[in-house]
Amino acid sequence: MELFWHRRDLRIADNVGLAAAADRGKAAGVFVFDPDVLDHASDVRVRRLLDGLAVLRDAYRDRESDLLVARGDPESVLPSLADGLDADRVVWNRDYTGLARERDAAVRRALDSAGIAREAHHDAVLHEPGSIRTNAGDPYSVYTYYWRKWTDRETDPPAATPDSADFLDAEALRAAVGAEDGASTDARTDGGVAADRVAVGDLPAPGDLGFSEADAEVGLAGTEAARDRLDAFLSEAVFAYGKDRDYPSREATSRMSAFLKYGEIGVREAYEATERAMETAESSDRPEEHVESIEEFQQQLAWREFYAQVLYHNPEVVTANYKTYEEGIEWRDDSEEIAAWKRGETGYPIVDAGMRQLREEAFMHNRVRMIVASFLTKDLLADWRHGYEHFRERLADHDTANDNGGWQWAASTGTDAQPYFRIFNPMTQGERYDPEAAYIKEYVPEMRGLDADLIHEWHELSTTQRANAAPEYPAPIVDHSERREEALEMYKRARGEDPEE
DNA sequence: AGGCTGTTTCC
DNA sequence: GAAACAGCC
Repeated sequence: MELFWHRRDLRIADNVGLAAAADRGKAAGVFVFDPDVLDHASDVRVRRLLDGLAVLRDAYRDRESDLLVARGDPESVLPSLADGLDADRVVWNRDYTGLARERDAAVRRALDSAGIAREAHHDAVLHEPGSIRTNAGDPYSVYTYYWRKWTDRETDPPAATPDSADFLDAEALRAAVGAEDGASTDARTDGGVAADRVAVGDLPAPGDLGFSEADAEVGLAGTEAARDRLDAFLSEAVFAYGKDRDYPSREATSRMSAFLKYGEIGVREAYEATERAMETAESSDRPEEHVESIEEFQQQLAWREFYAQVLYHNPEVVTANYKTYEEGIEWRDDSEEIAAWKRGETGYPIVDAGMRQLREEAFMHNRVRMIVASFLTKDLLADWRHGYEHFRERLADHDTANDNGGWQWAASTGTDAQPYFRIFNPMTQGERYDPEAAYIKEYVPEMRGLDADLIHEWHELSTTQRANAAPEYPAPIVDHSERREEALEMYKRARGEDPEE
């Protein structure tokens, strides 16, 4: 039999490694709660992970098998589990972040010295890091060129979905790992998975892992929810995606990010669905912009893979600037301003709406992510790492490569051919992308009774006007045009130029 | 995946 | 006087 190690691929369908394992013999699936990974987790992401694992576990149960749940260092858990199961091989799908690669190297060494075969598969992206390069053989650092090659390339079809016959049944799993029969999963109160044993289908509660219950709604988890969401999106909303995606109140985006982050849907399956939608649009009387709209959505999948390969080739950017400045950037890093940003109390309505959406829903619309990131780095002149850390804490869909790429882009330290243009005007952005202030009013209740015009002019109202309009909502904590000038000077100094010139 | 400023154009 | 545009950072 073969032991398949689930990591960021909480699904049975379109799972390349699992399909390969099941193709050769009976497979068993395991998830390992790794203390080194949990060190970087948060309440909302543990909640979201456990939700995804519960659905995965049920998918195994539907196939008369179950999900093995272990806790400990994978390099010690996996060899002993593989030995206990008498597994022929341990199989997994590659993960491209630096931490994951170090962990996987340690697991490879441990399995090799235990004499257990292992196999890693290309699954998480359509086009693996390293496979798309410039004609000179270098990795791409400019998205537009990367996209051209990405979209021209042939893609693999979805991997086969194993069925009951492909899995070791639940009884055999219990016998092999010595778990007591009928171990209950949901009503368990005795501390969850013990460190010294492997449970069969028995998932811990957040408290068992050292986390608190999430204070945000994390959204639905699992393959079926992902497919429902994608089908609904591709059947109608995607045709307006190009036109509407930047307007946060229109809910025009796919909301697939968390499903993709946890691998509850395979990227081949998702991409194939977009290709089918494209064919349908072309063969019906859809206008040209509807077809182009689908391609714009495909571009989002390409951005995900672009940043995955940036991180793969530059693992140090998790903590270091991608673009180095001669003199280094002297961030202002005012802790009270950063705290106001996190609370959603900056006095810039679109910024505060986004930060409050993040707190309530563990999600933020992507246009607003860019606005709040520009505000933190260019208006508060705070180091992007403060923002990245906060997103990592609060976003259910947090993905190291995507979030790091996005933050460094916003901070002018990332992969951007024109980094010095990226200072957003938070009022202009609010006016342009939330003209009716519908998004703002949804998340900033203090402003619900106000005219949109008044909301977009908040920064230039008098104290009296503000007190009359929305007494509970703060005045702007900084002056955008002053801070804009300061930001330009800060970057000039960082480049070693005289800010007076 | 922009914004600012000065200038021209259009009511 | 607003809106569109160009040039520039």
